[in-house]
Amino acid sequence: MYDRIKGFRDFYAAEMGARRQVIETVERVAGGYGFREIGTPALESARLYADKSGEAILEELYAFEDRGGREVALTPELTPTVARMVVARQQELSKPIKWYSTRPFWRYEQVQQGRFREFYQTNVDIFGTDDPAADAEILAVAADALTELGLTGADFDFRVSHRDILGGLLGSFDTDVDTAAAIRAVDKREKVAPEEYAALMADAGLTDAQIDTFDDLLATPAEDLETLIEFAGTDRVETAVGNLQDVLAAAADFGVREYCTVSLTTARGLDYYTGVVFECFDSTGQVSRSVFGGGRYDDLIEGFGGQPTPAVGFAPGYATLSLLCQRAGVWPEEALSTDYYVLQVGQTRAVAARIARELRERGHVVESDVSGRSFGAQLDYADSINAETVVIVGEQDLENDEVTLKEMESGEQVTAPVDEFPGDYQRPTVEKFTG
RNA sequence: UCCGGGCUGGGGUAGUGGUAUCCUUUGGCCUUGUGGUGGCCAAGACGUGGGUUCAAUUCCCGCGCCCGGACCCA
Repeated sequence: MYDRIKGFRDFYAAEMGARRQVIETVERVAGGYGFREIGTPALESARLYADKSGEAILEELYAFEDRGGREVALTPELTPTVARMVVARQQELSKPIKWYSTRPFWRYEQVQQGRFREFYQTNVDIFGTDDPAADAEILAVAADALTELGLTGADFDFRVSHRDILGGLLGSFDTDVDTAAAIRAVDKREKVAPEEYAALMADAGLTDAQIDTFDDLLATPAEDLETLIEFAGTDRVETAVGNLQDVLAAAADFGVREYCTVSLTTARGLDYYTGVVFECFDSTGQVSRSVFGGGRYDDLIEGFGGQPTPAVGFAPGYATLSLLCQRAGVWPEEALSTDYYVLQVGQTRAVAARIARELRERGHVVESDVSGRSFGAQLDYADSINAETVVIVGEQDLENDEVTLKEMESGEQVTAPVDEFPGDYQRPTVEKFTG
């Protein structure tokens, strides 16, 4: 026996069916908003990541030299790839560019609940517009996808913040503040002890009094955001607050405002976010980590050598999303489903095959015996694959030019003329041949 | 990298210093014409290396793997 590679997973048929349903739901919602599917490579130049995030990032990648001497890496995320794609055809692509893609990614990380070394996510991004409606559309796609999955506002919460509000407030203090360090500290605030948080903020250059002041500011509710403008007195904060308010107003028009809570402590760890950021959390807190996140990253495309191109997106990962769905009881049932099993008794393969073929032409999932099994064993098998209807093609029935239809759940059965089966019916059932 | 917990047939378990219980599963059979309830037969396990011992699945040590968590999360 060989073991699986740590952090990689097998999905057997029943579970895969459930995953497929969930992924298709998310993609259908994105597609409904006009996001178009793109396909991307599993390997990129390792430099794509090292240049953006530093050489240390290579330690967390599946990176190696290929036979041609190229330093390559299995893609740990999609953003650099789509940035590269946008830059490559910047002139010819009509704006806004709206793309989605569901794919595996790979990171050499420590495996924990909801986190693996190979993981699937759907990236949904808009490039080429900084209009608040684009930010709100991303929130709308995310919320619609979750509600389509059967989740409700009682199940999840989008904590919405704005990078420039935090940065602007920090920048408005008289002292010299390491903004990036302070934002990282804020992101950790709920996870660490109060003293530790204070120490981190102090390291970032804030005085005790400033830390207290800042805490009060962070608690500002959505309806009082104006007070932040007054406090800072800078254009930067005024613009940021105005932008956040515009996004929330658009979200209201799109019918998803109710899922959003302003939470200025939500900072996300990602350095490249520039504007609105949000993270989806389990409202009950049973899924302890963030389910997924998203936000605006207006500088990234330029950083990859393109024209300045604003961008906003989100990326649900299916490891955490399935945890949320399971917690909420909306994860699809993990069971096979089969429309018809065509059972053969004796030398009836030709007729059975014809019937199976015609049922398949009507779009059904149809199985028939390929093991030479006995009648009882075939019924057993049909039961094990959850066949709804069994079509018994037996020598006895055929002598009367008939087949028998059996509905597995109720056990009811009826005979039907073999020449008229499946006939004109799209979905022939026991009921349709009764009486 | 660090900190916990755990490894007994495919899955779930019981138990023991003298190689193992039960449930389930898988395959076959019980007339190749009635399954999801029965009966019979079969398959299938003590993670790994070393130590102690007459004897180790059991006790001790290392390693491996699994599950959590910390760090990290582009």
